[in-house]
Amino acid sequence: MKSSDFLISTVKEAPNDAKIISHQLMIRAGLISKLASGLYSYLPIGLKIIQKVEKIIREEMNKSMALELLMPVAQPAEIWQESKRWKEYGPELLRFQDRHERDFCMGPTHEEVITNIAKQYIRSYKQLPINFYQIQTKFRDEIRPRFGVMRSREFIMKDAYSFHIDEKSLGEIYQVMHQTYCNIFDRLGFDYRPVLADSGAIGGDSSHEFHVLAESGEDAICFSDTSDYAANIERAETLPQGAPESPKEDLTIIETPGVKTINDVCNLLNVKPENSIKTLVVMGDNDDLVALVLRGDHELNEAKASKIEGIKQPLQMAEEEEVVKQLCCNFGSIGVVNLDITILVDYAAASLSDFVCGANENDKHFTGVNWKRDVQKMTPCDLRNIVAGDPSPDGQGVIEIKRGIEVGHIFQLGTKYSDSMNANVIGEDGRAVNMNMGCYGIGVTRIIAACIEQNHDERGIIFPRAIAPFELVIVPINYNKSSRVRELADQLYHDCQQQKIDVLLDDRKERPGIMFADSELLGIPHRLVISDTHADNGKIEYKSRAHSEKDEIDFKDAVSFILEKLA
RNA sequence: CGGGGCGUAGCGCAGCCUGGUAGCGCACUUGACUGGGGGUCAAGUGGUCGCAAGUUCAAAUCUUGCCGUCCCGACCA
Repeated sequence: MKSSDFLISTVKEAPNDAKIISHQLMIRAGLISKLASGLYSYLPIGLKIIQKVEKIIREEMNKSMALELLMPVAQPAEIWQESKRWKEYGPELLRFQDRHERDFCMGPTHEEVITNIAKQYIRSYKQLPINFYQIQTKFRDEIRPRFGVMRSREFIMKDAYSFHIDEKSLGEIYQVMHQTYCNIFDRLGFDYRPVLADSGAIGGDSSHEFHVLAESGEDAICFSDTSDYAANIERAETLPQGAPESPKEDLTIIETPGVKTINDVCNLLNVKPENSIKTLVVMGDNDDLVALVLRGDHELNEAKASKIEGIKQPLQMAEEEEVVKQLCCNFGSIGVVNLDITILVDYAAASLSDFVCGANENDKHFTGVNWKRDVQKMTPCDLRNIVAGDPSPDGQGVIEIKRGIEVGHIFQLGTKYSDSMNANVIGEDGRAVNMNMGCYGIGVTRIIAACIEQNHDERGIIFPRAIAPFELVIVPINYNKSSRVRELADQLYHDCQQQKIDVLLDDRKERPGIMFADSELLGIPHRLVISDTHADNGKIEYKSRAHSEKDEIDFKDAVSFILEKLA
């Protein structure tokens, strides 16, 4: 490709609304163009990158024996009503009507459509297992699109859905997909981790997320420093801690006027938050109140809380009015002494002694509180987010926390959709069985942003060869004036094309500085520079995007030199 | 959904407080010089100042409403 035949749409300044580096660089390098909040066009150079990502995904998926198909973006309400998700999915599902006033939605995912297909065409256990995939545009009406294509409303996803006669077969394909995903992310050159994940609203038992490690990641992931345990923070369990020490202090009530937050209390009483507790009140199954007790410095994990028996789902914090009515004090003064509702205590809080808590009376707190002596009825459980320094849930080592960008997610769905949509096959024994399902997603467009987050410097993107928009750029100095340079550049360009190198010849009438800056902003891995000086001595200059030093090589060896670099 | 910011040329911004000819830098066009790191000079093109209503002789500027967009928050009692 010659620059003059292409669109090199680089700009010096990124728009003000691009806050993270990948978003800024994608705009500056001219990969994407924003149309509206969360909606981006992919310019020719951006599309080239997408196509390279898709190629890797296709090759690895095909290797795993998955079958590619393509399903519609617009989906009729009926199948969503059948799976019950027309009601469950909420406002992220973009709904609209056609001219006949029939309800439709833009597909945020395709479980319903694929189950509908499987129902029609898979009738016997002999056809199983089978795994379908597509690379398709999805639409999720995100509450807050941000960070460019990292969290956009319209995006491209590779999604796969497998069907099985039983859980064992599902488990096998799940492992195959796990490996396939590792292969894909290896080829993309990512620093990534598969982590145990919460299976969330889609349901199901086993689930892994694949995270690219990056400071700007929206998810927190925890690792053991000794074993290979890794989990999303939503999902990581915390372990029971030692029994509390025996009481040393007496239960004492203290005036704390106007003090509401844990920080206020601790400052006033000169106590560390680690030695205080906070009491959150949520709604129980029967609209009763349930107290959730955490150490002052810990955070509630809502996913964990909502799974506990007796707690209303989804988790709902109590209204302050209701608390005042039933407990006779405001939020900030709730405590565990003489609290006559169900009390669930996080393991860490349960191992405290002589701690501080609210007195269930406005503007008063207790000090020297102790379980057993002062609080008789309570149940210890796992309620909080794990924090750095906690023991690893697998019993080996200590937890560290890093941030990650979720680029892949694999689920075992079980029979959730085949039950509700009645997708069954005739088994070996002649009886109908609802199929087990797995689903496996990769965010194609998010991969590009994640890649840039992980591979950039002050000059721009440093694409790995696998998805770089071009493998090589030829920068001729004075292409339009020096016939020698032009001839050499054209010859080199031609030879590279012969060798199937994805090469860009920068034949624009630009000054060298601009051509260098653009090639670096775009992140093209290899660069050859031709000038009159080189023409005189039969040399050419090579520079790798990833390294700062330049090499002089013989012009006649240039193509084989590049081929070697690309090998 | 709550709070806040912003909306003026393709991009980045000034002008608004104190109403009176719409500006700067980058980019773009033409020409000259230049030619190994976003070069110089000259001459240009490009704007219903987000939309609507109001106040006024006069509104980018003041008022109201709406729209868009971004940030923070939506357990931390």
